[in-house]
Amino acid sequence: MRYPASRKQQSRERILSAAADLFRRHGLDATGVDAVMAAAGLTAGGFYAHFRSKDALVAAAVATAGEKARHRWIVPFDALRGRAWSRAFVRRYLSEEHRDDRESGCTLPTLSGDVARSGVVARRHVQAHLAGLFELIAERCRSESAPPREQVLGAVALCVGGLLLSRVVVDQELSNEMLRACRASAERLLEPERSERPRRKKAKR
Amino acid sequence: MRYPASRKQQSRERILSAAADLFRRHGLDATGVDAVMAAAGLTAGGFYAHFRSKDALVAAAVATAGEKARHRWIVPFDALRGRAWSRAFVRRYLSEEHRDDRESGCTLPTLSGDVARSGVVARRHVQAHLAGLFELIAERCRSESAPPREQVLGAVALCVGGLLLSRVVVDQELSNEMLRACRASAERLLEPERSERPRRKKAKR
DNA sequence: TGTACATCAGTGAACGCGCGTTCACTGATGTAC
DNA sequence: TGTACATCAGTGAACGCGCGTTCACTGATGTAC
Repeated sequence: MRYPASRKQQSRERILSAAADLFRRHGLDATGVDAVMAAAGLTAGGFYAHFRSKDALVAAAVATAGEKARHRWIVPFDALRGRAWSRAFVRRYLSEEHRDDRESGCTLPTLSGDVARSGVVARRHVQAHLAGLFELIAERCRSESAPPREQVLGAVALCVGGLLLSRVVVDQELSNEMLRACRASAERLLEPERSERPRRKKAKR
Repeated sequence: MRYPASRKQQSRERILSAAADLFRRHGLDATGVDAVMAAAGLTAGGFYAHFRSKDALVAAAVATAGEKARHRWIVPFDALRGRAWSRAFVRRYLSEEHRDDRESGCTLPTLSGDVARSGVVARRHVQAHLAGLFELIAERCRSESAPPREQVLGAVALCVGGLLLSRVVVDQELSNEMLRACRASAERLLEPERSERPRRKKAKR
């Protein structure tokens, strides 16, 4: 090719990254093309050299944000398995830090409501991301025994719902209690059957 | 008073009801004052005789929708208690009908994302609704024994997250599987400790 | 009972604004000879 | 090596549109005498 592909590509990545941040912070509808391009250091007019429409940007941004999430929530615990993995994951995902960090956090609690109402392309991306997540979590939780798939799906719904609701609640104390309760409940779903393993003593807190 | 209070009051209620429907269907940002007023059989200009701003409408609509939800999800099962209650509630809330009926369904999965980003008044209404829900569920689930509060909070997060995610997913079969899995997981959280009661045989399906 | 006036819910046109999108243009970077 | 031309990422002004909000007005319903 006669032009370094990297330059336009770099712009595209800056746009996508800015879009993912702003979408999570303000929602899909409240984030304009102008704002995204400005955050990427460009002007609005150039946008359509990169994406056919705002809808196309939404789909692409949701997809890349999902990709990045993998590196934030999954990779750090690559060495763990079984109960150690589920504890580490749940404690990180349902943490107060994650709740307070909307714009670089997981897209599922922030954008699922918007995505459910938007185009089928974006929904398919999220679906693929979710399906992968289910299998990955099931695999990571397996050690001597494993939680049934239905409890893995339940735990994911619980994590997403818990973070979402903890962000709606104004009262800090109730919000923290909800996170704590969701961590305990999610661990309960992800841990193998009680009857198959000796009862553990209650965790340290 | 010199004017029948009911006339303006009736208009106000029509506006609130129309707003709650449209907000759930299209989201907070994508629903205009014009559309709400038209759905209530009025013109846009009259809106400000009822509400000071769109934000005020959002707060009021969220509050009334929460009130109505009580009559839809709670009242029908008033006669039940314990495990019978939790089964009935979970099966109704996490049903395919509810998933496919965004505009008159529960506001928590549809609007929490938007509300989390909006004014503190609306957030406080949702918080009050949630807090009441936690106590009510705990009370209804109590029979011989009761689930600990943390599992009640977990179950609510699970129900909300499950419905939300089941609406994002495009593939009908996966969506149904998620609902099924969430029903089972939610029941597991709401049912009293296994060790304290004899094991039941698996439910009929 | 009838007439004059007051009240007020709702109308409809207008406002300034920001949106998504288009397009003629610029200017830096590459190729041709 | 130097000049003429081609490519193309990005600019910036403009567009039509729908938004939230304002406001002078209408017309039906009530009260005063």
